[in-house]
Amino acid sequence: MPELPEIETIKRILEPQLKNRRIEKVQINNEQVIAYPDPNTFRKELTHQVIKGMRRRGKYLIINFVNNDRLIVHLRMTGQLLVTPTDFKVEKHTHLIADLSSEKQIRYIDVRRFGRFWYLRKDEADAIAGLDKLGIEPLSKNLNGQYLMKKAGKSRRYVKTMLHDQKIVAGIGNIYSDEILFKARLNPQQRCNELELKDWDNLAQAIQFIIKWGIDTNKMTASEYLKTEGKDYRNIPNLKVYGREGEKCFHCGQIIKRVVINGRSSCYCPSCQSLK
DNA sequence: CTAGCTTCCTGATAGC
DNA sequence: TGCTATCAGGAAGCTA
Repeated sequence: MPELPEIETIKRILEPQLKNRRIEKVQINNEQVIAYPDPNTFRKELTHQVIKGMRRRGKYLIINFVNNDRLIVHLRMTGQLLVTPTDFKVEKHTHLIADLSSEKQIRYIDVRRFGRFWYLRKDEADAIAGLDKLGIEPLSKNLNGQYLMKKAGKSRRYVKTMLHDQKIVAGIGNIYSDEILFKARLNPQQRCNELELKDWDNLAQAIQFIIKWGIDTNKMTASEYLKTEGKDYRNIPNLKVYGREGEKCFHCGQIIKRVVINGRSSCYCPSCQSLK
């Protein structure tokens, strides 16, 4: 559920709390969330690392250490990464706790356990975590109509599905893809090979607008984030089409429709987003 | 190679 | 009330 704007929000909230902190102890409650290396090595390597900084790439969070090793996290559907006081209530689905210098802890909570951690030493490749496969960042200046057309212009897949392809543009999920298509006035079931360069230009601009908007409207403080335990950082109240089936389009008043595209529910305005 | 389907999981909710 | 079915949707892995 967290998509790029939410991950960016989490990064901005957590980085100041983690910077220069040392990991004193690592407790793994559920080995399933450790993707690489084996849990025992993971725990040993992570213990005593000093955090240099944090960054985001697509929907991944990357914690960099002073020795240039790094910890990579993907929250997938329901992962919550928190920095808590040591005495903070331990949630049922807490799979990892790392004690920090300063009476604080990093906690990983994940109801559905789809999220994953990778610990990579400085000589180990990003490819282990799949980071090498990611396409460009949506806010990169390299994102334009030409780029999208080159990557997907000959494909018959639905434009909605293409937006979810992390190899093309990294960080878009099911919520923001609906919002992007509404902004671009494109039907989610439009085939990529039916679009012209001007449509691709339009879509590229919509991606940048919506992702920027998502980051801007997602602002919250560290204490708000902790209070909601990282569950409520979604933009739901501000969304224009996602989850609004049966309600009126804010633009034209038509009733918002919902279709299932490759197993993903997609809301759109049939009038504003008619097929070409 | 591409594109679509299945799988991993639990909790919330709908329907009977 | 309590049971079962359905849905949520990121991305790897599989299939045609």
